[in-house]
Amino acid sequence: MTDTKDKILDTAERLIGEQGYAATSLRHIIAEAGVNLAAVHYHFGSKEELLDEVVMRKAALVNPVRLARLDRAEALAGNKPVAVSAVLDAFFAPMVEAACAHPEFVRLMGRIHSEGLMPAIAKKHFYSTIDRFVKAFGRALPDLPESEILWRVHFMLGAMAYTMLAPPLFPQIAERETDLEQRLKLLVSFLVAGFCAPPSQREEK
Amino acid sequence: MTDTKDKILDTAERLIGEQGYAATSLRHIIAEAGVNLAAVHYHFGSKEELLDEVVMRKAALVNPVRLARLDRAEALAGNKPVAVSAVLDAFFAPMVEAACAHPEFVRLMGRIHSEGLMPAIAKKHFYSTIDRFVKAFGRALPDLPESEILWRVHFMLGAMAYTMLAPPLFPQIAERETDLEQRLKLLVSFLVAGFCAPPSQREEK
DNA sequence: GTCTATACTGAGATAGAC
DNA sequence: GTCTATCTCAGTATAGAC
Repeated sequence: MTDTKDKILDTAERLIGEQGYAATSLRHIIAEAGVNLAAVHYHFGSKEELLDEVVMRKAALVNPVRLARLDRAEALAGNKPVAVSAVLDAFFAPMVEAACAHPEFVRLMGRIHSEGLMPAIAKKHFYSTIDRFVKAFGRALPDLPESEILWRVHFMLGAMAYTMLAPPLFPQIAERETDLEQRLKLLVSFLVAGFCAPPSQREEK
Repeated sequence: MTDTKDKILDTAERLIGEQGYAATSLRHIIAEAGVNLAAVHYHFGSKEELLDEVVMRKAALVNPVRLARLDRAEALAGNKPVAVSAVLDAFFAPMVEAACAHPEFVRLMGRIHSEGLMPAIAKKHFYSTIDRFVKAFGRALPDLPESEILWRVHFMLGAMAYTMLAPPLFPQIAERETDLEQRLKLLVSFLVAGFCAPPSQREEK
């Protein structure tokens, strides 16, 4: 029976979203879920792997939608490259949609970004999606060396991570309680310009 | 005598730079420093406050230089605003210099960014510096609403954080072992364009 | 004012009975 | 599959020596 496993996953998702990963002990999770401590290690192996599964369930809400949007944009563009702004929309619009439909998703992701867990998580669950987007950016920006594309995607992910911080760095921003949709609009207009910037000339060795 | 205190600070800085904050236990630090566990709490109060002091010593290497550079750029510009690229240079060039002169500084900062500790640290030790730069960006970009300036600085800090990740997200990037100076050049050209992007029109409520 | 020795609480992990 | 009991190690707190 997977009843125990699901109870652990649901409770962990809720508590981590509310308090963060580090602040949520396994003992707190099992108390609320009404299961035994050892059951966590039986089903998941470790606290970290439990987090992985919690995240994977939520990543499934956005990554397939991102890829589908990119597919559609590429089909529309025919054999011409998709515009940078369209690639960025394919990446960020599914997050806005998921934020409306599944508010717990935003809370969880905000926590994960705030605690610096995203880089490790991204490698496990987002890498293949991001890889497709790197290729799309490469086609949209043929004058940019591939390494610079990779760095700009890197910058994008860092900016996105800080965009999802809860709370943000500046109290002036926090007061307005700008919602995620608004934040991501500001982010995308910033990123479009950044991606379209001329290549940074590199010195020869 | 502050001999004990300095030994703790030096050892903590080295071990945290090598292994990260979470992975470095106080017991490991005191063993290498040859001092007693309780001395840490006597001098610093907690592990977190120890980190604060370690970071503060290193932050003193860059933040005053940043402010001095911005002062000089503003003096040169007279009563005209300083160009965006000059503001960014004043912010990032001191990091490159510190990276060359104090390699342990980069290691420490990379760890702090990787573990998501930077937002909390920034509020304590970098906020006043960043605040001056926010004002400079505001003068350089008079058409941008102040809230959008704040968000763009936010994006900048996020991109910078990921730039300093060790290791970076993509193995293709890690292989080349791009040094910090090269990374920051790529970052600045990305950011100049992002900051200079037209305002994102906001919908009225 | 400084530092040592020791104890306390709570964390994640694990072995083995059922 | 599940649960009890236990292990190791973390950060923290305190009493008291110098």
